[in-house]
Amino acid sequence: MDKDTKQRIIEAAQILFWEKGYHATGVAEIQKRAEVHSGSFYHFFKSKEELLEAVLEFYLQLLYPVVMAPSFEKYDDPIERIFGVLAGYRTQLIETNFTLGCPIGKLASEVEKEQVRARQLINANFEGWKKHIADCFEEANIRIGVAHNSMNLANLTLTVMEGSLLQVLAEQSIAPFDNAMIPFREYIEMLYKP
Amino acid sequence: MDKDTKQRIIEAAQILFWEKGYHATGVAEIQKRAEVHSGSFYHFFKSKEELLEAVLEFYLQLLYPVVMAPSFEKYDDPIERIFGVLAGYRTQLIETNFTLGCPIGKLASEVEKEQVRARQLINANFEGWKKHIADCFEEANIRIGVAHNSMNLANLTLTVMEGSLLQVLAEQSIAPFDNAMIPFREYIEMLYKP
DNA sequence: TCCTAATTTGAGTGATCAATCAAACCATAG
DNA sequence: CTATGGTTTGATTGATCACTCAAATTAGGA
Repeated sequence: MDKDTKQRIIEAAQILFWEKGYHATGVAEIQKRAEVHSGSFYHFFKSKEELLEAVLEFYLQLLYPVVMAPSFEKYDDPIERIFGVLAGYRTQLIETNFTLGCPIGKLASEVEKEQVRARQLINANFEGWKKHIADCFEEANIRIGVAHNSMNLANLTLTVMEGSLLQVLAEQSIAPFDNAMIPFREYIEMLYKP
Repeated sequence: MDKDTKQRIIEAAQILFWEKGYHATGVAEIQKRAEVHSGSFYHFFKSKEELLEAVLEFYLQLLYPVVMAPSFEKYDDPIERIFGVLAGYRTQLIETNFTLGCPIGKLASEVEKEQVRARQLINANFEGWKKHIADCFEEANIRIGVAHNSMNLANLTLTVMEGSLLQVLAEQSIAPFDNAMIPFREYIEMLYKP
């Protein structure tokens, strides 16, 4: 067997939740994709919600190596690193013909108040993302010799990214992303390239 | 009867889709809230999806009078009008204890590619929203005597708004909204209050 | 008044939902 | 070898899903 059954289920759910969302994905569909029968599924997860939590924990593991590392290795300049991360989402959208945006954002819009643990994990993902981006702004502060609020800027960066992806997926066009990026980039460069 | 049966169904669906989303809301639940039986429901709407489209058309009607007008009547300054609209969403979040964000954004994240008409209507709502905000930036351009790209700025405004709401609902705290607003407002004031 | 068409009633359709369960299977330890 | 416990099979559960339909009711025009 190439992978643990449990991990196979997690990765099947990961892609299906990403493509179609949590509610629109049936447990039977996950089982089929993971090549697992019902009893085996419920041997590892006591509910669909518990699987969702496992998926979100897995995303937390992937945050740095998959989302951040490619850009951080490519660029040294911290501001370029940030825009490199954003460019990664852009590439993903183009390559999948506007199907795959931010998996965490997708799940965030579907998770209800009562799903406490899932919401905590979504926040942990967002906070982790913002922390890495804030570190970039902080490093840029040091290099340029300024003192902008790195956490607020990281918060704005995530906000712009999530807001853009929402519109891109709705419009099935990259324009909202690019058009939002123009003034956003202008603002950031105004702060860091004086 | 206080209202048309059809309109009663639309308004029941409107609030339920807003609170719980499209997939999480059952047709039976809509019927119950609208005090309508199943046959009556399907007399007016041939499917749940057709109802969704009617709801989105209704939102298009409400866009100016409900979303824009309150702020436009309160303020004369076009930039204040924009932040007044954003403040409206903020108030809504606070008053509903972080349950009701942007109904269009909520639906946008759930509608699939195949639901062509629904997606068109979501885009029409977004485009209408951006047009009103772009008009404000355009008016500000004239008053201040500058020539910033009003459509790109309106696009960024919607982006920041939608991205903020996503985080607010996930975190169940107004902080992401306020923290994103700080640098966003700083940027806009940098452009228009020289 | 009667006719017609729009509307409403409410039981009922099959499909799919998440979840359960006993039995079988298999790997490992003693 | 046997015993044990983790794992898998796959049929099956009741609930809920969106949706249908014939019959009853209502409303409006001739």
